[in-house]
Amino acid sequence: MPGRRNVGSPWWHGRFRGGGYRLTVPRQAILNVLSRTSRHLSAEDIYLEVHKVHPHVGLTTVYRTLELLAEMGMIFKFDFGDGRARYELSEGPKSAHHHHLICTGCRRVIDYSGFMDEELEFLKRAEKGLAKKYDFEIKSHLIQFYGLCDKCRKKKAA
Amino acid sequence: MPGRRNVGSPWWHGRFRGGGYRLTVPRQAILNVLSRTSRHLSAEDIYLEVHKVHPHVGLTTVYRTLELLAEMGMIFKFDFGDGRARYELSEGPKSAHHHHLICTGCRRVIDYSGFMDEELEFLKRAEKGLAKKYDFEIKSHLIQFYGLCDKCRKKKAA
DNA sequence: TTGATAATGAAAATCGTTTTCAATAAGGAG
DNA sequence: CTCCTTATTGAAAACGATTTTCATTATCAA
Repeated sequence: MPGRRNVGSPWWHGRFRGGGYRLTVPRQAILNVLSRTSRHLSAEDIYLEVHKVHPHVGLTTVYRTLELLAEMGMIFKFDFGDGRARYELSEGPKSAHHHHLICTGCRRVIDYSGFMDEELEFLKRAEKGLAKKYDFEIKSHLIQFYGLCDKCRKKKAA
Repeated sequence: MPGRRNVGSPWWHGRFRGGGYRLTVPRQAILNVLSRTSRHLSAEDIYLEVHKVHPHVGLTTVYRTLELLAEMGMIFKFDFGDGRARYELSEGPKSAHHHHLICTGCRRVIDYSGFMDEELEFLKRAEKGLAKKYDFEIKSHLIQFYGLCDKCRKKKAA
């Protein structure tokens, strides 16, 4: 198959070799799913999506891979309060640094990425201060806003 | 028992009457536990603590009460990533507005309440902007920092 | 091509949390 | 103070997301 040597070998391949990990079919499939969506997928969402192409891949492997990817820093794991974890690619073409607005009415999650200047300013100061005050090295942060989206606000008013 | 009329009747009593809720022994016990600690208690922690004084109070009731208190806004529910929810009184004598530093090494959680000026500034702008941009009414926010505490950093270096 | 071993899948186990349902108790009415 | 309505409770069972077990398979360095 000339010219196909690199099919299925995108930007993340090098990451695995480094850690002594193997780049397997299920792992590639899971990364593919994550890199193609901007939704906030649960393990089962990912499993179902992978299952369309690779019916033999089990849910267990999805969980294991997600754990590994999170450890490697390639994905983020979120808790939006509905009892199941959600996953997002932490880098790559599609993903920009962002946070989440969570509607407590309908559980809808809105990504937002504005106000990053203010945020950066705040974080820079906070992280520096915290590092000194508590001798704590900050690696990452989580910011989430809770409230009511337009629809739920109207529903409540009615 | 003269003089004991108000024992077990602290500041939160009024809150229940208003909502049509009953102020029961288990609820008081749970609130007492929460108001006496500055730790981040899980449902089971609270259950065990309540159990010392009221052995008949069940874990189910603890969960139900915590859910109610969270709904009423009297407590906050946190997820520090260890698979069990943690609870904190949201107001009262002991509690000031604060956030959490979570050590990903040993799972220790440090409260911090400094840098609130910067935070307030950031939040004010963010909330105003988000409200306008997404027609979203922000009710609350969650900020958590992840990293390594001094001990885990030293352990890692060794 | 081969071998060591990392990775996998199916099923069972785990474990925090929720539901069920009959029994109990809070607190307003009388 | 007593009675009555019904919110609340406790024990046990159910639930559901995630993890573990263990025998089998597949990756990839030599």
